[in-house]
Amino acid sequence: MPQVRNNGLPAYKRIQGAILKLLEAGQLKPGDPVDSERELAKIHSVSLMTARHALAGLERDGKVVRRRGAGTFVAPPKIHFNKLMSYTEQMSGRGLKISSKLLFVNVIDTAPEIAARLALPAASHLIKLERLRLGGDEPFAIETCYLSAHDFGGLMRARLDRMSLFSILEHDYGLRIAHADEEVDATTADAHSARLLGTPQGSALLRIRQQIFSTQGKIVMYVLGLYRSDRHTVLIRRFR
Amino acid sequence: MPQVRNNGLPAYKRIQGAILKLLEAGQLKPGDPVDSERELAKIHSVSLMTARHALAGLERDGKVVRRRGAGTFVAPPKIHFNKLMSYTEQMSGRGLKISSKLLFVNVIDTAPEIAARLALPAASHLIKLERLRLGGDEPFAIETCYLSAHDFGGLMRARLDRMSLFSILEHDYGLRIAHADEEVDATTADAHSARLLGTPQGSALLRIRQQIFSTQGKIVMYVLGLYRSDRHTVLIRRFR
DNA sequence: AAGTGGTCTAGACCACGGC
DNA sequence: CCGTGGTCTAGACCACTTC
Repeated sequence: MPQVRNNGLPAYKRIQGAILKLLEAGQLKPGDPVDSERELAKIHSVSLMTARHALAGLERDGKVVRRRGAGTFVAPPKIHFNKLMSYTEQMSGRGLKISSKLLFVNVIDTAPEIAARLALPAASHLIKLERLRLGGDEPFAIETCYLSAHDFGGLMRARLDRMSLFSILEHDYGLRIAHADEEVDATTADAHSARLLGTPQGSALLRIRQQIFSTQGKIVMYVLGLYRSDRHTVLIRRFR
Repeated sequence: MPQVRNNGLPAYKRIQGAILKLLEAGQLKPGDPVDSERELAKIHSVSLMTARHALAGLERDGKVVRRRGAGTFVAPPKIHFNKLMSYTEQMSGRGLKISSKLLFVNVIDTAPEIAARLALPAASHLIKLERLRLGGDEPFAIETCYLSAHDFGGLMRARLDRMSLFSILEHDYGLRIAHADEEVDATTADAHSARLLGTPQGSALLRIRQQIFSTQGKIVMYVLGLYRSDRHTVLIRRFR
């Protein structure tokens, strides 16, 4: 008998969803065995290959670990290496109370180098958004974001001081963020930065330049961040 | 008819190997179409599912791109993001002539913090290896490596000034390097570093601490690197 | 319309792990 | 030994892209 369209969702995704639901509900903890291929095949009335396909996908995403002869198990808690997170997301999860102070927001049109970073024509109108990031009561970082004013004009009226920029982009503009290419180097604090960050002039700062890409491959934002080195380190996992 | 053991190699790996051979030989360029699933199945006398499995593996590794209704194509030239490379490997590929100057090599046993980074007992004997890295004729970086003296005693007699440390570990000790966890922050040059690197005291340096893991999950080396910020930036790709 | 990848079946044998 | 994942068959229909 040919496959039956239950609801337009492929069977293997349905199976994955069922397992993911158990994971998120905490009913399955790291190390716990997941239903075997044969069990899943019976439970969901699919063939073995389809159940296998479902588990293979979950393994590729690091959700489960499969051990020949033993079974399939919930993967150990994944350390979030090389994960793109907004400042807000990074800090929640730590006990730090985070806040932002809007330093500057306006439209500029004479920043050809920035426009180039966004893959836009040199004279494009850009939203420039400069924020001081604080953790606890101490300043951590200065972040300057640039976006196309044409595409994101409404941003100027958003609750930028209260909402995460990421969530505004994802919810109000319906775009999904895929990845960021970052350039990290070191610099020293000039008088302006030092005053804002409350550090001595000449102290070490991490400088991170980010191009943030949507799932369509478009560069939606360029961010230049200056981070107090005594409060910030970048973690990377590199593979051979 | 049940599967036939051609040589102990699974059929899907044999197919992958055949395609990879064409890629490496340059007979297939980025964008070129690869044999379709059905063609591969015929050519290699396997079922469609097996040919599919082969292509799925190559896609997971980023070697090919599959487009429904269109075909399977050689993936565009991969930019080596988040790839762990030795200094030697990073620089070859750029026109820079690279060299190293051995500053210090000895066994130490009073570096409990370093030993901890290597997951060794506090008083372990460690090989400490300090090198100045040069590109062209200019100093780029100071790299200090630490390894277990017990496991890698023979290193002291190796051609450290001529051979890549990575290749010594991989060839002489037969261990495969899997990944590195890195901590990146910024600091300023003290008198000693400034003199070695030929920069003013107080200039910005990138500091990178690496724990290098073997495929067995053991930490084989800890590296502390200080990089001239005007000559070095770290590139990362982060995913959402 | 022809060809492609995506999904799926209902079985099979093999190699490995734990008991 | 039994159950597990790993590999594989010989087909099928669907959704999509290209022409």
